[in-house]
Amino acid sequence: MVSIIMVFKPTYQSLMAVLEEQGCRATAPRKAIVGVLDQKQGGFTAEELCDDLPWVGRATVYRTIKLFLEAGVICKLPLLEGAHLYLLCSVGHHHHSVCVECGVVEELRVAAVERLISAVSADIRGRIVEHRLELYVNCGACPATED
Amino acid sequence: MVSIIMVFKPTYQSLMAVLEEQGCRATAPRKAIVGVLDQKQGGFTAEELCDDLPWVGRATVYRTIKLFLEAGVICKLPLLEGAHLYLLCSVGHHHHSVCVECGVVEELRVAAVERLISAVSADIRGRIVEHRLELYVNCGACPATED
DNA sequence: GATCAAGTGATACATCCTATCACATTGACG
DNA sequence: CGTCAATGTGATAGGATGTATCACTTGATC
Repeated sequence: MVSIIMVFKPTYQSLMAVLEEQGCRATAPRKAIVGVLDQKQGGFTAEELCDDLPWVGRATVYRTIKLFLEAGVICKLPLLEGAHLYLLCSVGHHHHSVCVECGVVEELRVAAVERLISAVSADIRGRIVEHRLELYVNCGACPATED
Repeated sequence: MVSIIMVFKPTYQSLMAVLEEQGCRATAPRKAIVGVLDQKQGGFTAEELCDDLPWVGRATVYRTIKLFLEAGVICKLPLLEGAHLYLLCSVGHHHHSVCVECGVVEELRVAAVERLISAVSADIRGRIVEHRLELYVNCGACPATED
């Protein structure tokens, strides 16, 4: 039996707190970006963010994304096509499932993956320092059908 | 217990055969590229290939890589840093381990992964159409130490 | 409000890859 | 072997995504 735990996404308040912890100022562009991120529950591209906030410079958008990436609050998820998505995520290790139709992403914690990794670890040369698992799914109930 | 099977890489002949199957001509640039690929057992970047064959245009290098990608003889492996590596690989589904120090890639077939995926499959909404697992390792015996 | 480091936007640039297009090559056919 | 159309090619421009630079602006602190 596999246990999957959905994890809650950070809120506006917690994101601003992350910035403060990093010793960053609460500037208007950052507040605006955090505001938009707070809405995006499914993942977003940098370009999307730029389009949503045309008055914020591209450089600032990328800088802010990078900030959150380094803080571990955002993940960079490679898609099958080679493009990639940014995702608000809880802190800690986890994996993702991505719907190949509608692009909806879910964050998973599958304990069995970690067990698998340790099992494999015993069989290969060297030490596993990191791993990545992504599931590409067809969620079946996606709005893509009525798009 | 986890079983890991190393899989053999395609040869010059089999790569040329792939081209023929696709209805492609055996041109000098393609033969040269296949010749270099035949040597590269560890994975390569497009830039590397361009450097190895300066008399072949970049466009042709990328076109040929794309050809083999579509034929399923080459995989595109995203690295931790965001860059990515191309790899000759056997046809069929498999995973990779990448040494984060020396970049050496090994192709793995881990039956347990497939079992894990089917177990997870039962627990999530929708159908899993594809999955990706990569292990980032420190192989311990890599030439990076004596580089 | 004055100060000044932190942050910003415009812009140029880097990287990796694709599109375009005039020209070259291949290989099938005679 | 020579012809010829389709395929393939290289140079170059351009797209997508992200980073570096730098003069200017802003926020937090006094």
